[in-house]
Formats: sequence, structure tokens, C-alpha cells
Amino acid sequence: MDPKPAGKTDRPGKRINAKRLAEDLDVSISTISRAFNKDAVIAPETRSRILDYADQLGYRPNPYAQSLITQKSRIVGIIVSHLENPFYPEALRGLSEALREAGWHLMLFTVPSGKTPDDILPLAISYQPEFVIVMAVTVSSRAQEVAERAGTKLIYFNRRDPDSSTFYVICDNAHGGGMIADHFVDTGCRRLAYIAGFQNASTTLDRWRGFRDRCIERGISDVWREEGYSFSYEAGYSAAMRLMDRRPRPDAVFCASDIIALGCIEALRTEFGLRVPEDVSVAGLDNIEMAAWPSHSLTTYSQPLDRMIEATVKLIEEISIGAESEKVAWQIRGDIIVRKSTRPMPGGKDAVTLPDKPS
Amino acid sequence: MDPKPAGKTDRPGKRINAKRLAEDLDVSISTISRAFNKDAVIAPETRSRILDYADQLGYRPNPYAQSLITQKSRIVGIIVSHLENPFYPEALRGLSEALREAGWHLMLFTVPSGKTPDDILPLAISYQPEFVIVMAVTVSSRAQEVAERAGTKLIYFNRRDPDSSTFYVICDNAHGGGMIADHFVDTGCRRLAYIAGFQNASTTLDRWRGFRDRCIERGISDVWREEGYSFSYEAGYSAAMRLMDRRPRPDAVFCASDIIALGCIEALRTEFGLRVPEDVSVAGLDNIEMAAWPSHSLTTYSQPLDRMIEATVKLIEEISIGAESEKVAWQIRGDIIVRKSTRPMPGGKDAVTLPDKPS
DNA sequence: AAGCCGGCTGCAATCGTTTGCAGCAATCGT
DNA sequence: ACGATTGCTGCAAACGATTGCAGCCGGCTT
Repeated sequence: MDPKPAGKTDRPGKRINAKRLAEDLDVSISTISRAFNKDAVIAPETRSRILDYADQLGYRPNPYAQSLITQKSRIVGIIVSHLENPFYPEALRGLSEALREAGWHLMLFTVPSGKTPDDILPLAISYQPEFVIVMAVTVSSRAQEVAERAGTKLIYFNRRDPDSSTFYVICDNAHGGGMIADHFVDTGCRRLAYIAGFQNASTTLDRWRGFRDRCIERGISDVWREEGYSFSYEAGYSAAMRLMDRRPRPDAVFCASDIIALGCIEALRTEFGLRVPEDVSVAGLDNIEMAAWPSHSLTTYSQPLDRMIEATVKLIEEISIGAESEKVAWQIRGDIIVRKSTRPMPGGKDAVTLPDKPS
Repeated sequence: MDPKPAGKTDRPGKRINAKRLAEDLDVSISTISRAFNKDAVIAPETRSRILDYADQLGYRPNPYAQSLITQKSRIVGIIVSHLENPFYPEALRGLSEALREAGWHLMLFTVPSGKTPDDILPLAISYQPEFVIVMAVTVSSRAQEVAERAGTKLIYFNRRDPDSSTFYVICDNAHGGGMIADHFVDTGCRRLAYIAGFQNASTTLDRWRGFRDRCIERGISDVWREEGYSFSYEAGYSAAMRLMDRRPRPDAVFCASDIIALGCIEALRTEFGLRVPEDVSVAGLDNIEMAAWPSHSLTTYSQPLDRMIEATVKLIEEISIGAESEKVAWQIRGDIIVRKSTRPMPGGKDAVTLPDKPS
């Protein structure tokens, strides 16, 4: 049943290519190619004959030759700056799976601590991916230009760029800040504070804006703001220490991210002996998996990660088939998740309450 | 100063290639190529002339054409199955940086929950990386064969395969188990228990073996073992619940990983009202960043991540230049890190004590 | 002055595909 | 029965680099 079973010896070192298949099956290389190309004209039985034999030999078209000739790589690069913030591994994993399902390959670039995403971008585009997703909070506007020159499309994830017209996908951070503010006020807190992340990050800004504006709407005009300078546990810890040296002390703290919130809570407990939420309510934003752990049970606003990922992949697909997507920006709403790090509602009625993870 | 500034118009849609440079600079394509090849014969001034102009135009050699002709891709694939275990993002990040510095590109493949690394492997090798690093605990021995057929070398990270002769890099897990056992016994614990991870993982096995053997050496012949079935917070939580239903209760628990330990501690506290370490000592293994957080302050055995990464890159480099590395397996020792989740030493003398992170 | 050598450079084949175009047999319409 | 159409296949030119080999030119030896 094997085509040309004898006569042709298995040239050992040689990787099997289309030519080999073509010779063995007495067809041309073109036909081999067409067998693998979904919508090419080819007789059905020829195709299956080729596919079967290819399978037997373990043949797959060489992706480099394909990329070379078609000028498409089906590679998307991804630049990640802060994998130590658990939000990013979660996002990375989701993106990785969704892109894989859509037939894309993911090339990962992490940003070492001394450098910025801008430093890494040239490297990322050197492999000529069709897209580069930037999952980082600090990128210069020049990045867009650099990428363009290399023929690579840039997509910001969890970050927007007010100046340029780069594609971006984010959650509705201002809405999140507003919801937390409402929750604080509804539960009787009056001395509200915010712990910021990176100072110029759009996420830091939008969350602050949404939070403060709603506070003012609700009649609270003085809102503390403490800089955290980064989105990390340590940042939350030390910012909380500075914050609690003020008088009067706040009775509710909104942290620019969950991981900041966890550091903040820890500082309140170990450094000041404060109880959460009895003495101080603390809320975050992201809804990372750890937030649901009983030891933290963090009230937070969830980033709609699934829908953000969906939007990203959709964006990529559309641009890729040349549909120059009319929608450049996606901003998606999340939900507030009330847990036990904030005071309970006076009447006992909760907005949305999710159970903790294990139990 | 620009070569051929007039006459040649910038063909717009066209990506610049070696031919373009060659024409503009009145040299051959070969010479362009040689300018970029570190150890090719070329006149120094010609090279710098080319490099300067290339820089001006933003030209870089097309990696696909390079891969095609040289049969080398300088890509290493990495298969990661459990990004939710913080050990893996940390490892991923370190590997990513080290490989980048060594001039490799990293292609990321995550394993969706329903699937095994074996399911993903064919996809990973379809882009013909030169190496695939498997950072996953469960891989069949057939994987080696599949990779070989595609001309890709497999490297296991944090996993060994007793059957096959696949390259692997791990820490000395048995040593880790032994150190923890010693620490438990030294601090007066006598009813020792182990919470396992994935049942057939080499890490689960080796840590258990090292722990139990040392316990026996130290005169403790009965050691509890509770299955966790996976390396996760939830696994630790529920295993601890089953463990604490036994009588008498253990007074020290060694968990197969830090994340398991954190879940375990949480269960001890919230479900049984037990104090750690007063009632029960708990230790993990990995030394993830979170272990140093004051709220956890977890005693653990550190995986020597830096040296493991170094070894991995070294392995790759050696094999890559054809030095068929004589050293197939790397097993590297870590250190015990004593924190506050285990009872203090009777005399107050500690083996190694690291301070907690913030403070 | 003839021959050699060494340092550079160019020629041309090659890697493994894709794809427009042409060709060819079989079927169709009239 | 004959030209037109249809359905499939093969030819050959790309894509953008690398590299063995040959050639050229100037300086050195003898």
C-alpha cells in the first residue's frame, strides 16, 4: 500500500520535504502544496492520498519557507514587563490559548528590570511577527512608529495611549474606580484613600479618576492619594505605611491593583495592628486568583479577562485578513466582587457577592 | 553623504532587503550578508559602511530566509502546563531573559487544562524550534521520540525522566526533602506528614523519598502521606483537611511545593483553628517570592533557579554548536530557608535564616 | 620581470515553499 | 462533431538570505 515502498531508501539525515513527497507519489511539488492549502483547487482523492502519506512520514510544510514566500508569519510577539504581578501570568495564559486556537504562534519577550518595553521592541520585531501585543504599562509613543516601519502592528493590552491611534484593549478602569467608591460610601466609609501604581500608567490614572470623581459626586471632596510607584506587593506595603502615618487615618483604601492591595493589607495588620475590614476597608482591582483565597478574601473589581482576550484575538484576525478593523479601541466593563476585606453593607444586602474559592 | 541619495526612490510598500542595500552601496548581496556575519571575511571599512547604512534604513536580515538556508532557527519552544503555580512564571521569566541574552527567541506554548503536554508537543515542533523546553510535570516517554523525528531536542526543566535519556535540569529534590525532615526533627516535631503533588511526578516522588528516608534515619519510622493530586493552593487546602481528620494529628507537614503549603496553612487556620507554627509546623519547597511575604513567612527549600537556568542555557548552547554535551543531566542543590512557619530551633540557633521581604 | 600569495569580493546554487499561468483531458452545449 | 468549458495538474519564477568556489588586484619574493 505504501507508495514506492522499495527503491527509495530513507535518506537519513535529510528532513523530508515536499519534493520527497512529490517524487514518491508521482505528483508535482505544487500539488503537494495545494493539498495543504485549505482553499486551493485539487482533486479530493489526490489530496487525501497526499495527506495520508504525509501523515505517515510525519511531514509538515516548512514554516520558514512558507513565511518567506507568503510574507506572513502567523507569529504574534508579546512583550510582558511584570510577570511578578499575578495578573500577567493569568492574562498570558489566556492569550496564549486563544491565539493558539486561532492558529497563531506566540513569541514571548520579557522586559528585564533595568529596561523598558521600548528597549525590547526592536528585538521583538526582528523576527517579523505580524503583531506585537504589549502587556506593559509604560511604553513611549515612539514605539508605534518603530513597529510601523518594520511592518508590524502594535496592540496594547491593559493600557491605552491617548496620543497615538494604536489599537488597544482595556477594561473600563474608571468604571471600576467608581464602583469601588460607591461601595465604600455605601458601607459607611468616609475617609477614603487611593494607592496609585506606576505614576504615568493609564491604568493608574483612569482608576484614580473614576474613583475620585465618584467620591466627589457622593459628597466626599477630600480623597487621599498615596503614590505606590509600581504595581507590586512591596509597593502596596510601603505605601500603606506612609498612608497610615497621616492623621486622621483613612477608613477605606482603594488600591490600584490587587497585588498592591495584598501588600497594603499586610502592612496594616503587621505594622499597625489594624483589622481589615473592621478598622479599614481595603479593595483592589483585577480579581486575580489569589484574591479569592480565604486568607485574603479581597473585595475587588474584576477585569473581564476573557472578553478582553476575545477582543484581542478578534482584532488580530480582522486586521490580518485586511479588514482594517473600524474598531480601534476596546474598553470592556467588569464587575465589582464583594468579599470580606471591606465592611459589610449596613442592611446586609450585597451588590454582588461571590463565594471564596475553596470551601 | 547618503549613498545614491537621488535617483532611487523609496519604493514604499516594499520591505528593504539585502538586494536593495547591495544596489545602493554598489556591492554584491554576498557582501551584505558577510557584513552581518560575525566571522566572515570582509574588509572592515566595507562592513562598517554597510552596517551604518543598514542602520539608517532600519534593515535587518530576514530571519526566515536565514532559517531556511542555514537550517537553524535559533528558536526554542517552551511548553508550560501550570502557570498558576507562581514558580513557573518566575522560571519562565528567568529563562526568557537568559535565552534572549544568548540570542535565542522563545516561543511559548501553554497547556490547556483538558490536555497534556504531549498533546501540545506536535504543535510546538511544527515551527521547527531547535529545542523544546518542557516545564511540566507530566510527559510521556514517547515525547522524546516525537521530537527526535522532527529534529528537535527536548529538555526537561524541573522534571526528570528515569526511563529515557532526555536532557534534564532539576534541583536536588531528595536533598530538599531531607533538609526539611532534619529541620522538623531538630525543632522537636515527631509526628511528620507529607502532602504530595501530582502522583507520578518525579518531583513528588523525589521529595517524598528524601523526606521519608531522612525521617527513618532520624528514628521516625511512621510518616503520614496525603495525596494532593496537583501542585496548587486548592490541593493543599483540601489535602490538609483530610490530613487533619486523622488521629493523632501530625505536628509538622512538609508540602511538595510552596503553593501547596500556603493552601495547607490556610486550611489549618480557618478550618481547624490551628496556629502555625505553634500547633503545626509547615514547610514547602520552591521558595517562590510569596513565601517571603510576612503573612506567609514560609519555611522552605529554595530551588536554585538561577543556576538551573544557567545550566539550561549552557546545555542548549553546547548542543547547538555540536558539542553533544557529555553532561545529560543537571541536578543542583538548593538551600533550606527557615522562616516563621516552622517552630524555632530549641537553642535559638537557626540553620539559615533569611529576613522577610519588606521591612 | 615573472610568479605567488593573501585579502576581498562576486557568481551562482541552494533552502522549501506558494502561486499565476499555461496545458491538457474529459465533459458539455448546440 | 466540434469548439467551449470545466477541473485538475505542472512549470517556473519568486521570497531573501548563505556559502563554496573562483577570480581579481596589489605587494612581495627571487
